[in-house]
Amino acid sequence: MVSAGYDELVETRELRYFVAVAEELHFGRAAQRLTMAQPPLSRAIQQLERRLGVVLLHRTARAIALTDAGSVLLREARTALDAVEAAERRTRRAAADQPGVVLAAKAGASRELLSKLLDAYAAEPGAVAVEVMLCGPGEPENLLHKGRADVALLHRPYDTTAGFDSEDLHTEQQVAVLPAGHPLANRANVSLAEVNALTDLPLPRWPGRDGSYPDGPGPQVRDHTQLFQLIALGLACAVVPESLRNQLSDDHAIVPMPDAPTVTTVIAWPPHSKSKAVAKLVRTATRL
Amino acid sequence: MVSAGYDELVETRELRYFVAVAEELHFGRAAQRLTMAQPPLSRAIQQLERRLGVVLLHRTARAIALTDAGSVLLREARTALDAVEAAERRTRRAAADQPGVVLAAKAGASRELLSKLLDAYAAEPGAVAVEVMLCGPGEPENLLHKGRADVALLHRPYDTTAGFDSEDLHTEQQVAVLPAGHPLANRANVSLAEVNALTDLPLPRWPGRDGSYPDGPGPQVRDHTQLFQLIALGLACAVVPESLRNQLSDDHAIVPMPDAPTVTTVIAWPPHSKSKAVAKLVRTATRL
DNA sequence: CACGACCAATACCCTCGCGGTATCGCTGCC
DNA sequence: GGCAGCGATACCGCGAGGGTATTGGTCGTG
Repeated sequence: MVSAGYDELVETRELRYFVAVAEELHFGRAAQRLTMAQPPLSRAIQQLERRLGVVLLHRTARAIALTDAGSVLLREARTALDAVEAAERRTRRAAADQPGVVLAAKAGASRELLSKLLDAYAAEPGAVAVEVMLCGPGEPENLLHKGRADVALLHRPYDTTAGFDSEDLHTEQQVAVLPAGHPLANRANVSLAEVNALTDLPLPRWPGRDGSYPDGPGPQVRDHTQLFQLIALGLACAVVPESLRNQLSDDHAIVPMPDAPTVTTVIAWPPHSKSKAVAKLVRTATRL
Repeated sequence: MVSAGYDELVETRELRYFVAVAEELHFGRAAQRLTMAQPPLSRAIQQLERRLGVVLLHRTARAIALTDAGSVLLREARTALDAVEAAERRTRRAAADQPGVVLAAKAGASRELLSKLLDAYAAEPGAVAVEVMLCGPGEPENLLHKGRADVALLHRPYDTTAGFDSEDLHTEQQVAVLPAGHPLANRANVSLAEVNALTDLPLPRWPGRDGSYPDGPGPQVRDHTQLFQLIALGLACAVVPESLRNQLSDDHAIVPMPDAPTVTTVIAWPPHSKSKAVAKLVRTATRL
């Protein structure tokens, strides 16, 4: 006999509807996002609750809120929908006649390592085309989950490798980046506490997974180019891996930070990947 | 703005249908398994292929076979369906008024560690009920993937922790288990090669993930009780972690195997688990 | 306190997607 | 050449799922 049957599972449509409602917390807006009318959406959610035998939303006629079970479903439904999307994408890519590999990496990070990796891999016998997908912070995990990428370069502890297979490639110290001429610029080293205490030079705010920025005093940044420009203008400071130093200019000063957590560059891929090309890329990376 | 929309995703129904066909390689039998007629199933698969723009099956009017893209989809669809099933189960369990934790472990393995863990956890303040789910080899990963369990005890390298978060708990040597009185029984130690060479005492065959047994000379076994009985009867030998020695009787002989791979017991849980109870259980386990 | 704005739920209708039965067409095998 | 096996096609009927109109309940507000 073969593997156990999947009977009477929830449909992806229902999960999509629920995610929309749970994110908007508003049937009308959710329906708009789904390009449908509000009543059928209300009914679909009710039906989902009936089928699961679980109350997912607290309705107060004025607003709705997630129940505990509802927030569990929100999280689980997102990963399930990601898995479905990944199945679709990977199948399409497997059928393409030119089976390249998509590598996701944050724009600006690990630039040198990335170029060395690409060169080394290209020199391997039987190497296939590698499409590099540069993206914002927090993105690569998502791309991997959704099957838009086959491998990714991540940076612990900034990124999370949970749910992937991975190999550590490189570990490095972090340094403070300050405007040239700043009082601290000539110090042999600074501590985390000192940098946090610089109210005149706030740390920047990076977008979260959902694209929104946390509250705080610092400027909003999307990538390191922006960040370094703001620092050069004397509007911010930052704590970054030291390998970024070759992207800096004379307007910047660098100070080692012995007590900042080290950053590890890892190469990660979805578990159970059977791609020979990914395996070879990983092997090449670990040998650098 | 919130996370990107999931537009026009494949429905779980279509994935279920495809998995059935891909596993049976026969539309008639697959339809039977799905309790439906064959024609709508054929059409559904055609429609899936059209929507994906990918040929999934080679049809030769006499038999069908998976294309490369088809086998990719088979693998990906299984994990996607597992994720959907997990979403459903975890949501239901989150809504239950008595939120226990389900711990999966292979029957007979790590018996002592398991009982110590349960005792230690039960003594913790705020401990919830732990339901232990004893299962066959290869099962625990599946139970975690499908949301039937919240944590599991696994044994590398027999089990794979790919796709989970995990903590190592204990590493041990393996030993050969032979019938008492066997020529090798009094040796100080034996090698893997020697055990493999015992044609009169074959190694047993364990069921694979799909429940079928590989070909070979050895007897088919489902658990360690069966196995040890067969060994006592002089019908087999085995290589097992040494912590199983207290489940043996006078009819068995144990010989250390220095060159067999060590076995590591790990506690594993689905990534991004937010269960406080699981976290506490893991913490308790690592402190044993 | 009454009126209006807002929002989810209900009522009702209609379309088309999905499943069922009957049949065809192809292929390999006695 | 005839038959058996299997997937594809043709056609039909039903009901799930979506649309419009409306209700009902709950806040703000003058």
